[in-house]
Amino acid sequence: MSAAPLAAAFYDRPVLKVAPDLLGCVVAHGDAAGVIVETEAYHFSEPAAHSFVGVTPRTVVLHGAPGTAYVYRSYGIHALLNAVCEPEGVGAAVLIRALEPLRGEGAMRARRKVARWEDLCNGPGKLTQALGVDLEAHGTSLIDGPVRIFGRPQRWHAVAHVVGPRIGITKAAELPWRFCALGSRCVSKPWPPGLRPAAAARS
DNA sequence: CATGGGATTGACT
DNA sequence: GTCAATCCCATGC
Repeated sequence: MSAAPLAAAFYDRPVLKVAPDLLGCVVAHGDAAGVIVETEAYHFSEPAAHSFVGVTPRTVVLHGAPGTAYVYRSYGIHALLNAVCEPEGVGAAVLIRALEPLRGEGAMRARRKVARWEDLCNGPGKLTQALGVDLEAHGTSLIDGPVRIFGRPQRWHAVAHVVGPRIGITKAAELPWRFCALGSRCVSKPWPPGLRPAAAARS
């Protein structure tokens, strides 16, 4: 499998290209790691993005260097993990919405008390809890910081994906900027049209 | 200084 | 299907 984290040049591209390219890549924090199976793109030009309001103390990281982690708290409870994209100053990011557990499943289960494997990381707030990522990771590098993203392992090399509308937002909800890996049981609901979990898929 | 909203989740009817 | 929990911070007075 790929040994080196994705380089800054990977993130320094249009966010609509980076988001699907991140599917199948590996997020690692401590001893836990998972394969990305769902992402969403956000860009300063549309009102659902936090960077839409411009540079504030809250969003300064979003407008920072590509390859930086943007972590924020949602609804006062959940930490959501994003990867800053495009050249510095633009204000674009990819939200990591779901993972498939790869390593450290025992640590994940210790942090999340759920029975089913596919429930460990099938949501943006769930995967941060499972990996043990919190606001301390905000603003750190995804290349040499505590949270890193690696290239696709062999079995995910040619992962296919489907596109759908983003989830849980009230503005610009119609944009088809959500990307889900085909063949994973760990994509969060609701599944976009055309996606079936692997367990129910026909060969 | 007060207010309100949010890229969610899990528990409950 | 509905609804509350609970933190950060932008905005407005």
